Amino acid sequence: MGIIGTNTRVCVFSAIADLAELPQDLREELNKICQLRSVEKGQIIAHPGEVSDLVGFVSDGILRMQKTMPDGRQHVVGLLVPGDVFGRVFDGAMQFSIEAATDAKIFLFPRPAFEALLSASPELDRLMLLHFLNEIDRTRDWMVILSNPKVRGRLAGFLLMLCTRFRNIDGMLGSMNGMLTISIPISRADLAHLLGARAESISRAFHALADDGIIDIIRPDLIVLRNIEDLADEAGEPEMAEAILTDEFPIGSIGPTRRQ
Amino acid sequence: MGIIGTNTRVCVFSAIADLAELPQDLREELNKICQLRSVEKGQIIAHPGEVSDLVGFVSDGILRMQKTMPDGRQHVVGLLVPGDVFGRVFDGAMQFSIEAATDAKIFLFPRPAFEALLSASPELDRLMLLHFLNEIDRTRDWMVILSNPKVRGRLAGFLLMLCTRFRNIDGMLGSMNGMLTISIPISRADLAHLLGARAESISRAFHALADDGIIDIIRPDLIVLRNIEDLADEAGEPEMAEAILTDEFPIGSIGPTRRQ
DNA sequence: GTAGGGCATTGATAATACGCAATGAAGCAC
DNA sequence: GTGCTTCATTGCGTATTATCAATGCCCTAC
Repeated sequence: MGIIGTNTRVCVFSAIADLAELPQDLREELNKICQLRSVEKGQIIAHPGEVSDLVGFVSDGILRMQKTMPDGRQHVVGLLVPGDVFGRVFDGAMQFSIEAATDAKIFLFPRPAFEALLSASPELDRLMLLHFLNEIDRTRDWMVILSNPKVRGRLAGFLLMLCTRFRNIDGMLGSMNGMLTISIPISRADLAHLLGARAESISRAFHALADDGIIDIIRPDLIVLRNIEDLADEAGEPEMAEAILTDEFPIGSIGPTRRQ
Repeated sequence: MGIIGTNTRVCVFSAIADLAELPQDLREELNKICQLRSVEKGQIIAHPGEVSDLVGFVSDGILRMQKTMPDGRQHVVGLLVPGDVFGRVFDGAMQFSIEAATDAKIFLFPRPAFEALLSASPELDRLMLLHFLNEIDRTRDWMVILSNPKVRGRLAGFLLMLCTRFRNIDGMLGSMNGMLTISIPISRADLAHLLGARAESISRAFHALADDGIIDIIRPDLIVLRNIEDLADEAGEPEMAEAILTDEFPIGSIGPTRRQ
């Protein structure tokens, strides 16, 4: 952990695409007050209920947000990918804890300084507003996935959502024989909590999809999507297939780009 | 539908508590550009995909956000209660359609004028930012409820969430023999979609809770909460009971206020 | 009034998922 | 290497839910 020098500026703004649109002087200001911190997989970044003094941007890796239940269980409620923001601005305590799902790098801004910048800069303020609006839509998409009555369907929706979330994120998507591969950054047990099921049911659902030729399971945390359209049908959202197939995904870099 | 006069100002700002904190001149400006519109139950207020020219605040009644699936089914993804905002500011199309779940009154702001005000007023901008942050947390709470593996548990969580959402909202909460009553603003079929189940399962879950003495079903859309702590246990979130029992709810106005 | 439509409920059966226990596989300490 | 821990998987009996069909209820139109 330490104050980053000006030479790391490129790193900040390549990770957080939106910030690159800000005027030069504002980016300088952001650079001056931010810290880069490396966290290891499993490390807790923020505790629930604590009034955090930091606002964070994910630079590399995946973080998970989770709710700690009274009985101590951890309940994953979302994933943070590079470019995402966490921490509250202007008001109270975090409702959820944040933990590194993989080794990760995060940029931390002291809250008072960040808030001062936010107040001084309409551009940054606007960026934050839009970011949070998008976050709301994403969370509602989550709800649609979660409200699928069948575990298989929820899992299919989850895999498709990971595709869109992981686009352009290093190391999470890949290709194999022209097909998309995807890293699953959380355990079966956590995935089960997230999808309202049990770990065993998740495991069975994975293998059921594999038996039907829709996916291949290379490792528990590495999945090949053999048939994205069928996967979208399983999820009950045929339109999700198009969104993925018509966009630039890593499969385009090896196999032919599919634009059917 | 029409431009509201200055004499309706009180109405605007009593419905939208947060706005009351804004400086006087800004409230005047908001008043000048807003329209009050009454909508009947079932009326569609916003269509998905359309670039809406309006930003809306709910004044009275309940709206529902829903996603229209390719096969035409409607999928409820959330409820809007008085004080809530809908419509996008500064960017693209709505992802969801909005429909009146009950007869309702809404304030509409032409988007350009609202955005201009937003740009001109840090206070309003700040208010929006905080509102959307709260909205994100609420949606995540939804996710926690939805990830309960049992229909009974999800239904219990839903009822408790309605309690907190409907607090101080006219006509949605009531009391009966010192116990809290709650209006269910959506049909069993919609509730089923929302909770990832079928209408029959929802119906059975309601009656199972009733058989156990946890709720009473006065009408399909009017439920008495006989035992909030048991309900919270069913939901898997014992802490939700305290949040309700220690707050000022209508039960306090007739029966004894419970602060155990 | 009666007929019709929409919604909620109930019953019976099949499909699905849970819950527990056991096994297997991978990583780490020593 | 062995032992240990953690996680994923599999088997199996049970519990829950989906699914289909039928019934009842309320409201509205006529």
